[in-house]
Amino acid sequence: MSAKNHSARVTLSQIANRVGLSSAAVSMALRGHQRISAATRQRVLEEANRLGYVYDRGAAKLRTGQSDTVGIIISDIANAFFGELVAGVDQVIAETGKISFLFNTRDDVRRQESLLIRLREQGVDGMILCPAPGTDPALLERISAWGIPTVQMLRCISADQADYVSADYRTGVEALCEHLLALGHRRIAYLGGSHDHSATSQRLAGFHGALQRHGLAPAGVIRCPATRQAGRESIKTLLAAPQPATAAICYNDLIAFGVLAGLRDAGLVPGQDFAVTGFDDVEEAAASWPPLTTAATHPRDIGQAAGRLLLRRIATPGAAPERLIIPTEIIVRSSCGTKTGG
Amino acid sequence: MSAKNHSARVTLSQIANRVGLSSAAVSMALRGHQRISAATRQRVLEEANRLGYVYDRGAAKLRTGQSDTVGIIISDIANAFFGELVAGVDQVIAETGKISFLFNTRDDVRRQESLLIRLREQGVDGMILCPAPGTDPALLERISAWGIPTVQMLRCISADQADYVSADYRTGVEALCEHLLALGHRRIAYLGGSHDHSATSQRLAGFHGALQRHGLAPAGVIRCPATRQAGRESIKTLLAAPQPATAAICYNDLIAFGVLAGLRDAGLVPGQDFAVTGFDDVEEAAASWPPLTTAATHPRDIGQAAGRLLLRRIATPGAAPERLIIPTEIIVRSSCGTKTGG
DNA sequence: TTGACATGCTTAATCGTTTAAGCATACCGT
DNA sequence: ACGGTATGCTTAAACGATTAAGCATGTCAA
Repeated sequence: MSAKNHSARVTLSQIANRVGLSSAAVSMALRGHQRISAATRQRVLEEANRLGYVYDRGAAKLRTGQSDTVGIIISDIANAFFGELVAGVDQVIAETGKISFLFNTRDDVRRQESLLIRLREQGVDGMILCPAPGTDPALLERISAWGIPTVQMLRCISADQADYVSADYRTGVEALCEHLLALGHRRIAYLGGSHDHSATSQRLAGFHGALQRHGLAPAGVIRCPATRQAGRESIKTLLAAPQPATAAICYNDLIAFGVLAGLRDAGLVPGQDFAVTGFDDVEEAAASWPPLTTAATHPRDIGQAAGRLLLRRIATPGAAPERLIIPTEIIVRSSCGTKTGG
Repeated sequence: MSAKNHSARVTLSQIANRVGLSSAAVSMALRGHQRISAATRQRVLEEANRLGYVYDRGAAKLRTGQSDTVGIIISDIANAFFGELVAGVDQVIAETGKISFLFNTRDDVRRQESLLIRLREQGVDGMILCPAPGTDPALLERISAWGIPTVQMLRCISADQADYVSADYRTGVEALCEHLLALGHRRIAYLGGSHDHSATSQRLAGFHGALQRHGLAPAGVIRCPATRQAGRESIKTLLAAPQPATAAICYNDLIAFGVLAGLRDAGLVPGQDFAVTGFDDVEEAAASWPPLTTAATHPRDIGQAAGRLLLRRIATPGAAPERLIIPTEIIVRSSCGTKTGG
């Protein structure tokens, strides 16, 4: 029987018995069906309260096929950036009475896979996915065959097969590059982002594009994990070159912070002897030493857009995939110093 | 009918029809019941695969009363500390075939309330709760009346009414205090933690306790939000005092980072002119400038402990509440410099 | 030969909610 | 007075999985 907590549950029929109605009428009353009189509804509500009725979403879902539930699968909770992102999604989703379940793949494809399967079994109404690096390119087809509305966020496996929302990484990096060029730098390196996904390749495209327009070659490209520690070490490699760079575009703020530390390790003064840019504009960027010049990727806006796109997709599953690129904004602080002699 | 995705779903009966069995037999076969012959099980598994069967957990939960689902409610996803914490919980929970849903209150009691209600409706098997400040002290009684096994994590409303896992904030702060005292500091201030909850009061208790043992009075106590920015501003207030402190114990690493920046703003050299300690030992603590002396609160261990406690509670709901305090570990770096003349 | 027991299934009920279809009763216009 | 329609419910059948109880067989020992 395993009726442990079963026995405790108050059901529609119990309310129905006490107010002398059918359970169907009670269901309608609670949901505000117009065929139920106001007086009856009132009695039902009171009795429901008295008995401590709790809506059983599982049972409802079994009947209706709707769970009012969406899954958000992100790659790294610990990244402060995702906090705002998720808040944005939540905000939009919650307005519709749905709730969002959050999951963390830690950039592990196997974990991602088991989460996806589990979410399918749970019967979520939709998913927002920030795919882990190494994700099978056929994943979107598989998910689409499952019939679960899905939007890709920040990273994209394929923008032709599902909705996609992201920051404008390419243009952001281009703008940072132009900033460095305007300050007189001619030997600029790119640092970080060891995983291969759209968010990495777009940044690199921006970097190479900007340099090419000025007829310059990169002063080094180092791929490393997106961590402070990796940044701290990578900058040393960069400085050891025969003609070292004078500036570095970093994959994100975290790496840039590491670079700042690494420069100090090497006895250099960041922002004076060497220019550094980040990406994301996390809170710390304003308080670091020196304060970091970076590109703000408005995570809350991205989250909201993803939420709205998902709701639209749930409403009209057949529509053509949409692609939404949220602009970034350059924040100039002092980690690049002021005009130098090149 | 709303049979949108309904029509697509493969059910036990469909498998049963194709292999010439009852749906009951198929259910048993899939679950490995010993009364089903190996040959039959094999046929069932193959047909399930062929049809693309997906287990419907909602339906199963309705029948069994078990959802194999637990909720983790934390106060701030964006805090890097919680990433590890959640990973620890996940690890332990996943081993039992359960899955953990993550939710973020953003320290908002109203949001916490609606999440709790929603989780109850979902029928989770248990919850791990990091209560938002201002939580109604009667909440645990209410949850206990609901019959949902719950463990408190990091913050506790009452350790008598539910399991509780936390870092040893009190002893950690005491040890940091002793460290400063040993370095010769006599005017020590405490900085931060504007919310009132157990994790705040325990730290303050440690601070006051250590000073008292040495016959000293605090050189100031400032309560501010646990952010970099607040730390940066608060240190200025502290320095403006007639006999300013020479060292500050900060609520957490974030505030300490702000303090480092604030000291530089004031033209002081942190670690030399003024000593600073943090709490948590987030990744950044090793890479900040100067590297931060702090107390490591092993978040993964805490998460694992919370997960195990929850599993135990689910297994034996009646047992007496347990309280588990995970020791911290002082990490000495250079933000307190070396022995000064006090 | 018979009773006991194991094996391998089936039958039928159940979890709690929703909803199409049906059924009284009241009311209204003509 | 009578057909038509609105009102306010009830009946009954789902949704998909689980499980106690039952029912044929087959096997084996006494």
